Amino acid sequence: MALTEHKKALIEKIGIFYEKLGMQPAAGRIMGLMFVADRPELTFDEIRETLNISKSATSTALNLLIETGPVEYITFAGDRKRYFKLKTSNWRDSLAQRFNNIINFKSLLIEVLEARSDKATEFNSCLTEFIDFLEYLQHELPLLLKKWEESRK
Amino acid sequence: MALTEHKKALIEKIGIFYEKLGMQPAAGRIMGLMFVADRPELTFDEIRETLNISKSATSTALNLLIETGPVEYITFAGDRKRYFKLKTSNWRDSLAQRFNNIINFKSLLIEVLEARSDKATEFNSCLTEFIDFLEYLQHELPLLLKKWEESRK
DNA sequence: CTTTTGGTTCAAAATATACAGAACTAAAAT
DNA sequence: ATTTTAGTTCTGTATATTTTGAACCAAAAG
Repeated sequence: MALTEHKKALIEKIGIFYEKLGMQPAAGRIMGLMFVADRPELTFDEIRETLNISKSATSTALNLLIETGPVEYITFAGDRKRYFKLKTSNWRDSLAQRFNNIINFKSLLIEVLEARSDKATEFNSCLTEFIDFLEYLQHELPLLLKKWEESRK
Repeated sequence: MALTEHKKALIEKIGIFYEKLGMQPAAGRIMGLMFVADRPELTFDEIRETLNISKSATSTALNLLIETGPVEYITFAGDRKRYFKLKTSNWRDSLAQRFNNIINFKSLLIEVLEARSDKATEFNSCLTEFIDFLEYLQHELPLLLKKWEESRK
């Protein structure tokens, strides 16, 4: 696939973004490619060739992306190839997961608070405050999504 | 420092949480220790001995934690030691930073949208929708914190 | 002025991760 | 029946990360 320099650069930037989320570079670049590719469904070999990665790396990365959620594939009768595509519609879920990662720290903080002596009042009240806000977020974030959905009808 | 098995386990769990955020294991464990330690200020050697890490690893990790924000140290006149402690009060900032990481993806998505042909209508409208919600979040999240602050007065 | 304390810095070892290349497989095409 | 396609899986290697240990340093203590 022919890509402009600009798109290649975007792929790298998106790749780095996903690397920072703990993804391997190749998988991050695949995400990048899927975002910028004009056709939304790409074959194994298109991905491999465009990104210059080996078959094995392509295979491993695609399967990882499928397992962890952001990618799926579709097939067509009489065509053995898989057509890989972003589950773009999935952004609600992936966002929710990222927020949950943040909010889940709450349970560790609660364990901490239970395990701590209550000598360090200042510290403990800071902890309580933090836990409290995470609790609030846990409740309010889903409402925020609903409010947004409402607002755009 | 003598720690119960339970606290040791908590340190590891907190360590893993921070590892997932891209921190090195030793630094993550230091965070864990600082959360569970009864005394909120710990010396270099207390940290080193309790966690069984080398001086160099301790030094590097502590400096990293200081640079990136979550830790600070205080000193006392006539005492050469530094007393390292969590900037617990800092949770607002660190939360804000984590939310910004999520929201900043918006700028990449905007670049993507500009670079894309408008053939893939479905895909593009999904992108637009996502960008839109990130925009909404960017505006609403700070308000959520304010609302929470109000509610607890 | 020598030793101790509270670290820092550097080189090297240990470990973990990511990737390539080759061998393999099952289904389809020739 | 052989070849091609569309991958998968299994080493091995390259690379990056993390940690240690040892040397070093400046300030304070003896």
